[in-house]
Amino acid sequence: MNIKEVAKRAKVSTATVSRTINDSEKVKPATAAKVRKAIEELNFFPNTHARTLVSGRSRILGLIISDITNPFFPDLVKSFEDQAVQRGKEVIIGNTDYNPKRMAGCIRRMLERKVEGVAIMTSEGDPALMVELTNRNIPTVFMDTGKPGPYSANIRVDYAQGIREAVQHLASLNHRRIAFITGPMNLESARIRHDAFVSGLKSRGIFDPALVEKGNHRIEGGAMAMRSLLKLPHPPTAVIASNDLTAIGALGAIHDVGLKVPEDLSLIGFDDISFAHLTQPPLTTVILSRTQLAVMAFAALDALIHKQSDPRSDLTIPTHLVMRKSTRAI
Amino acid sequence: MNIKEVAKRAKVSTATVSRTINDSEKVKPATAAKVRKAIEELNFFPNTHARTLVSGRSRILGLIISDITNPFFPDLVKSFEDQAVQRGKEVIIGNTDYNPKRMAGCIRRMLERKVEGVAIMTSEGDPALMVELTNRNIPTVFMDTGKPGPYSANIRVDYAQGIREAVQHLASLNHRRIAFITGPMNLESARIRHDAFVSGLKSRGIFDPALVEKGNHRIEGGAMAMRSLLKLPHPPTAVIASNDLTAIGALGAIHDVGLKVPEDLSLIGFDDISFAHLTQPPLTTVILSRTQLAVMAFAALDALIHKQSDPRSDLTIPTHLVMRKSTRAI
DNA sequence: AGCAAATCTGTAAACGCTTACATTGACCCG
DNA sequence: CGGGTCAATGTAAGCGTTTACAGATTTGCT
Repeated sequence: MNIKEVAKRAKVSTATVSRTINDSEKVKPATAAKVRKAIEELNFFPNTHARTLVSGRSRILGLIISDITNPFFPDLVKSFEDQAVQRGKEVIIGNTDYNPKRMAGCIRRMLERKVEGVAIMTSEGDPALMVELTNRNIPTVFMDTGKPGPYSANIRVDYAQGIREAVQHLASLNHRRIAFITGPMNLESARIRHDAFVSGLKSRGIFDPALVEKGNHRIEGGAMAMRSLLKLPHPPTAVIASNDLTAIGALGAIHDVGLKVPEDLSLIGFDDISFAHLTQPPLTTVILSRTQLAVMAFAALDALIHKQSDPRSDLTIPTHLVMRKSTRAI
Repeated sequence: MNIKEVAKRAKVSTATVSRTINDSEKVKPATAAKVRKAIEELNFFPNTHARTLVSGRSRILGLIISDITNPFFPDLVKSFEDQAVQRGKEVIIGNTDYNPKRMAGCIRRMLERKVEGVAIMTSEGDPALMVELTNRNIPTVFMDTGKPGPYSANIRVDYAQGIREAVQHLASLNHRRIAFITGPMNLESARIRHDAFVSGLKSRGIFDPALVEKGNHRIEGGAMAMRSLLKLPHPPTAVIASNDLTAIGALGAIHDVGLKVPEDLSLIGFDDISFAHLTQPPLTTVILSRTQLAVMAFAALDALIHKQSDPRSDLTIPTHLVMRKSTRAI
């Protein structure tokens, strides 16, 4: 089943069939109708590989993430795919598993499939590997780790804003001993959150370095850090965690010693992963909208692909505190 | 950059380059080395679209799921993709959003991209839509909803086993008033769980129809059903939920009335989604291994594609109880 | 050495589309 | 009514591979 058979049945040339499929405006409506009827009757689907080969446009986008099982990503993937499918594009997904070797594999796959552009939504991107992409002038969109250029855009996440709001919220609840559990400090995005926390407390004159504990953006890290915090001679009355998993770990540790949130301790997370409102109590956290991120990444990529990139456009994703039940005044 | 340039640089014909790329055994090692060197130097990647066009093998598989943001699916997707990438295949994912129209769109996309096979891992599959696939003899693997055939395999999930183990566990803990919160009863898989529950209790002579409450496999449904159960003149001492989200909803409702799990009420979920061990207390539930499911689905699909389908092979995924902290003897 | 068989390599025709260019015919106007 | 314009359609050349088939080279044997 191919375009030739359609052409034969509609009694036109293959060129006309092709033009009809591509909604070319230079096909007479009557002819187009004939062609469409034939397509319908034969149940014909154009072969995208042939289309790609000759036209040079694959209608495929790459999306590289760390790990689809990390609850941060499914929303992002879904929104990105929705956008793409609406525009008749396909998405191929690469999981790096935080592993540069796999990242290289992902990029290779994207290159072989001739993607029109790639969105790299991992925060641990290795610049050395991106060279393959930029060398070939393949449009790329990064999250936090890129530099804008003719074939590249960077989306900044305003982590600091969410942290400022969290600090403000706790301060207004009369908390003075506020702790922070960090993420892996080699991550730019984790450092920004940490720094925003420190400067927020310092500006209020209530910063105590003993109340900053290292985590790893995972549950165990949060639990471990929280245990240290609880053992302090002068423990905190509130804790901000660098992400939600960390907060969930902390929550477990707090429960384990028989304390309650928010009665004994206030707790704030970051990211608003889907489980965040399922904890007991529902977690007050900072929303980082993955939908918004996906929409913006897609739009930026699309603009880059069609060379309509507008360098003036502001590519910043805001973050905001969302209050649930894990904080309380003292 | 194409095979011709590689051929020129290696001073061989394009056929030899092609054979080298495809690891044909009829190319002299010395020649192959020359070619590989040229490929390396030119940083050449074969164009998969051209390969697909001429060879007829796209090396693409389709994976249709309900919704990647449903916590059941990310593990499944990841394992499936891992398998595929290891074998040099690409995966394109379709989210149906439980919507037949979108399902049709997914299938169309798969057809256009000339997938070699499709794994349909939604339990709400619409047989009418599968015709497009089966008509074209495209191998398909289903979960629960398919019929085995020359181009089709079906993977059965043994839901009943997990439910039996859950009932057995509660019975051995001396529970006699055991409730069940169902899923949407139009889903075959939900009915199987329900039926296994009923027959388990009946065989022990402790079945009470008043203790079966309708849910919808979502959190609110679980919460609502649990509230009804708690209002009963003679409430249950244990509850089995048709899936984990239902159990999480129930857990919230139990907490809301000031009761505690497992002290006042034992609770068991189903699926073992990643959040299940993060609840307070960690949820005793039934594991349905998505990894195993993905591996089996991929293997079945691969066998179908290479016509090595072995009709004797048993395509059943077991389910088993995993005990955590949400059950206790009375 | 000479020849058949076996092994390796090259030539060129597809694969199913898109698109530049050519052709056709309808229409308009001096 | 001849010729120019324009719209609609057709012709055919590719896109980058794979793979029959043919041709070349090596090997094994007598």
